[in-house]
Parts: sequence; C-alpha cells; structure tokens
Amino acid sequence: MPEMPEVETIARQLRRRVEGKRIVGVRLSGLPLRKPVSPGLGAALVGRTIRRVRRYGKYLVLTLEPKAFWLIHLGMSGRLLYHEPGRAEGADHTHAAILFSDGDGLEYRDPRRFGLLALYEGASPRAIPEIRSLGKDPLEPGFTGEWLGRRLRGSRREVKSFLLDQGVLAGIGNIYACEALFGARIHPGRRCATLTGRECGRLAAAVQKVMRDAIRRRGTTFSDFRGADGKAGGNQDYLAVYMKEGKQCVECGRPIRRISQGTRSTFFCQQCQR
DNA sequence: CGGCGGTCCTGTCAGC
DNA sequence: TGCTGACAGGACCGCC
Repeated sequence: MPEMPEVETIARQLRRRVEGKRIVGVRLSGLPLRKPVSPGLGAALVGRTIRRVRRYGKYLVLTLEPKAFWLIHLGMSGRLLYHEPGRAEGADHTHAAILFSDGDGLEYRDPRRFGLLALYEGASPRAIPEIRSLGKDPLEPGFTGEWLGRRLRGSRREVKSFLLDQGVLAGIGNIYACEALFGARIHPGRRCATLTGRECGRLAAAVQKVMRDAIRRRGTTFSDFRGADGKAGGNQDYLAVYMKEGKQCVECGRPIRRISQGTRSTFFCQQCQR
C-alpha cells in the first residue's frame, strides 16, 4: 500500500507525536511478517526513548536512546496508528502495540504481513542493510534529469521497472510510477536507453511533482491507507491513470489502457505516452 | 543483466 | 446466499 508519500505522511505525523516519548510497554503478536520480527524487539524497546523519526525510501527508522534503531516497513497493508489513552486498541492484525509513559500508544497493524519490524544496533541508520541498499530519494536535490540520464544510459530495461527498483530510486511504487510516466508523457514499456535528455528531464520533474503533490495531500488512499492519525489521504482524487482503465484520458479523452509488466498492472494512455 | 513467475498473507469484489 | 478466482500500494528469490 504505502509508497513514499504515504510513508512520509506518517513520518511527519509521528514526529510531532512520539519524539521524546519513553516506551514503557510492548506487546507483539509473535507472528512472522515478511521476515520473523527481531526476537529481542519487545524487550529492547521497553525503557527506551524515541529521539527521531526518519524516512528512507518506504522505510521508517526510529532512533532510540539508549542508542538503537527500530526499522519499520509497512509492506502492502501496514498501518502505524497513534492514539491517546483509553482508545480501543488490540484490533485484529495488530503485530506491535506500544505504550508510552504518558499513556499514549502506537500500533503497528498489517493484515497481509508483508511488512517488516526489526531492531538494529550500530552507529547510524545508514549502517542498516535495508537502508544501505536503497538508491536515491527523488526529493533529494541531486535527483535531476542529468542524474537520471546517466543512470538510464546503456540500460535495456523498461523504464517502468527502472522506476520501481528501490536500489536505484527509493520510494516509488506502482501508483506513482504510472502517474509519473503519464506526467512525463513517456510510454511505460520504453527501454531506458532510448530516452532522450529532454525526456529524462521531463521524467525527473514529473516524479518530483507527483511525489510532492501526493505528500501535500497526505497520501493516496486507494482503499485502505491511513495516516498515523487514522485518517485517509486526499491524493486519490487527483490520479490521472492509476486504476482508470477504460476511463477517458484527462488530456486526449481516449480510454486509459491497462497492461501487465511482470506481475504488476500498468495504466497509461497510448495516445499521450510515447 | 533483466524479465518472468512464484512466494509470503489477508481482504475484497466480480461473476457464477 | 455462498463459493471461486483474480487481484491489491511490496519485496525477494530462483530460473532462464
């Protein structure tokens, strides 16, 4: 479910709420997620204070004191919900329930269990293997058409699969890959190396615009994304192609098409995207 | 190297 | 009203 704008939305909401709070209790479901949860996670969290909430690609890293890092990935169906004392918790699929010293709580829910919870010691979040393997964040200043051009040169892969590769660009998922390619008017099946310098510039700009707009609207709630406050996002009303098969293209009026690339659906306009 | 398909898991929806 | 199959925001692995 959550791509970078959704994870960024949660990070911003959590920052205000949890930074400086001390963890006094943890309950874990004990069920494995994408991988088994770090065995000592519960015990390690209790007594520690959350100092910082940071996002890397689609990952969240909570810096704890005494020094440790709590790595969180929401997979397809994960939620992180913050709540004040007394609110009901422990709903189905809650795999971690945190209690803070002031009575507030934080819950990790993930019905499909494609997410990840792990604890890392070490000097910095950059030392975490999952973080180290991430590529460039599209909101970093270094992400430009020139940078993109350099990475695309010589690659025969399809540009959509390139956008989804977290080791190259961190944070783009299926919705925003489709939307960015539409914004740049580039066909998703184009081979990377065939993109011109001008097209690379358009694509970099489109990726940034799509991500910034989505963050501004607090994420895309296609069916079940929720912010840390439990509220839906607002970006779903602004999608041009994702899940719009058969609907009219906002530019040319022709029907949006759906194809499969690998195991994933791609939505695009055959007229506008070349 | 890269594309493809399968895998993890539950929920939902369309079609019969 | 069930049942079944397809598919869903992600990531990883092994095979060609």
